[in-house]
Amino acid sequence: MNSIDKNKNTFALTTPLYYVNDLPHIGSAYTTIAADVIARFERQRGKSVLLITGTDEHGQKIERTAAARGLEPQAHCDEIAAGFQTLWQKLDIQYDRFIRTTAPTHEAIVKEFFQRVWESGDIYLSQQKGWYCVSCEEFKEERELLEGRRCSLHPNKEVEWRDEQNYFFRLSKYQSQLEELYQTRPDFIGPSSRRNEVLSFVSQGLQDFSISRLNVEWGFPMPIDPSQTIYVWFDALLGYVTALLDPDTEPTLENALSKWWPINLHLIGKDILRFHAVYWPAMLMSAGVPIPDRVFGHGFLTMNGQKMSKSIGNIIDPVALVNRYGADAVRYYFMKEIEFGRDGDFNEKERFIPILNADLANDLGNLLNRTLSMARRYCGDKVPPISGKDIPPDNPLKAIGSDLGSRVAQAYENLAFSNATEAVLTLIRSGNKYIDEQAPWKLYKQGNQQAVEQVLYAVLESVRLAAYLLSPIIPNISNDIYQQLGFDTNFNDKTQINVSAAFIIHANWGILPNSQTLGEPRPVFGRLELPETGSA
RNA sequence: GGCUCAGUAGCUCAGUUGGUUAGAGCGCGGGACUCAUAAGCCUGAGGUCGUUGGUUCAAUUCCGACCUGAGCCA
Repeated sequence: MNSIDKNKNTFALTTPLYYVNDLPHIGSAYTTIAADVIARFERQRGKSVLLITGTDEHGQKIERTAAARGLEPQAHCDEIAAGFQTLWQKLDIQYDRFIRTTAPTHEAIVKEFFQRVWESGDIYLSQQKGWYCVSCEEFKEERELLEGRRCSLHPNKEVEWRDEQNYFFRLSKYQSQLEELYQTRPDFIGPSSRRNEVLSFVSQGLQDFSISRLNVEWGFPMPIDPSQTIYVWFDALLGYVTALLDPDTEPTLENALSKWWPINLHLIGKDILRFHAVYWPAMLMSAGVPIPDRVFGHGFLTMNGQKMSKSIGNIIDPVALVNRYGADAVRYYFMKEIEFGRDGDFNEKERFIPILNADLANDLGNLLNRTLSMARRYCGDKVPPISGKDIPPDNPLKAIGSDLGSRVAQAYENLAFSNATEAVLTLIRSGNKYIDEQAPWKLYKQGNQQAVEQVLYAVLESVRLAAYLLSPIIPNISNDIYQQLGFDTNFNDKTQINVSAAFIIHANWGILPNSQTLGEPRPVFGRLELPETGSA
């Protein structure tokens, strides 16, 4: 992070701008959940956060998909973009900007950026011949095609022969500058296995790539040659810049880059790493714009160990999943059970339901429930009249809780969501163990009121801290827990959360105020049952 | 073919500079308790740490070869 100003109080991050050829799939949801978790975490720490998501809407593939549906391209895009927004709402994604590359402001940004690259002398006209996969929107080498001239990524579509004059971007010119970037900023690409791949790719020598297309109507015309349209990727990447414009400001690069640039984190799937880690920085270098801090390519999801594909018919519909289990359950599973950066599996019966029941219902939810019941029965309506300072440092929960906040923060910073979750679970599990060891129900019968209060306070406070540290992942459950502990905090209030529950206070163990009135014990996460039908 | 990553208990994974009986969660067997969402706690079984050479007093941990799986090579 050498060149990164750690004191900067803003944090801008992006999901990919999702291609609107189809409704959102589970992979898009996965990326977006992770981005939202980071955004929520940074907001709690008091940063000004801008979470950018949106849709990439141009290109021949969209043109054809719309035509096949008998729709105008824009009508098709409107419908799919709305589908993304609906899903993000269901998943409690708090994005700040939803940029659509068909926005009028975007065209102005793309033109101005193009102009800069043009003036750098990095655009030239040349002949392009080869097999083109419309689904990838890319030229393919003969040797990478399957039998019958089919793209390996889209085996049911034949590639098309193209022989046309296109404008090219001088990527080759930036080879050494890119290599220097990777050297001086080792964290620019993550995880490190992906970084290695990029390094090896770049070291083989970079070739210029075409940034215009002939005979594609659905795109921005080339400023210097309106007979061609701008290549969809060139256009799409710049969506990250357009998204930075405040509403009602003049769409200029200067305005767009003034507050939030450079982006702190581009979160993407591993499939589009090359565009973000190679093409994108080169384009920015050409235009004289600083490079973002970090690009992280996470892994793919499999379904019961198998690659998901439409032809196999094992696609997870994210909307159906959230409708059935709720946002927190889905968010928790993906963040806890899948190591971010690596591929991970979704198995509803063997992992999804058992893990959620064990962690959220049995361990966390039940711990609150049993402790709250005792507290109300043995100590009245209020938090036991103890303060965190009264509890000795060798109390097992205090010992774990005292540096948990900083450890979890470190994990979130490293995008190690499963580590963050695991660390919090250690406290929760210790809470259950501690209760059984101390047996406050016995202490109460023995009339040892002081011990009862101390035990219950320590456990309630541990549940609170767990809820706080997990709130970026499970905001609704955390809300319920906080409410039952007598707070009126709302973890979904993104403008207030850094004030109402500031990290520097709430991430510590021992801050539960004993003046607070406890709420009714109600399960915060009901045990899940496997649906009767339709599960695999 | 070149390169990257992974291969540790039935399953998902920890194991940060090589060092006593290799860990966790889930699942499975047994037990004690009763505050609780039939949850929680204790306890047991279960691993030649992919295979094979080598370095070392000592390797899951370092080096080589090989096998298996995933991925990158425009």
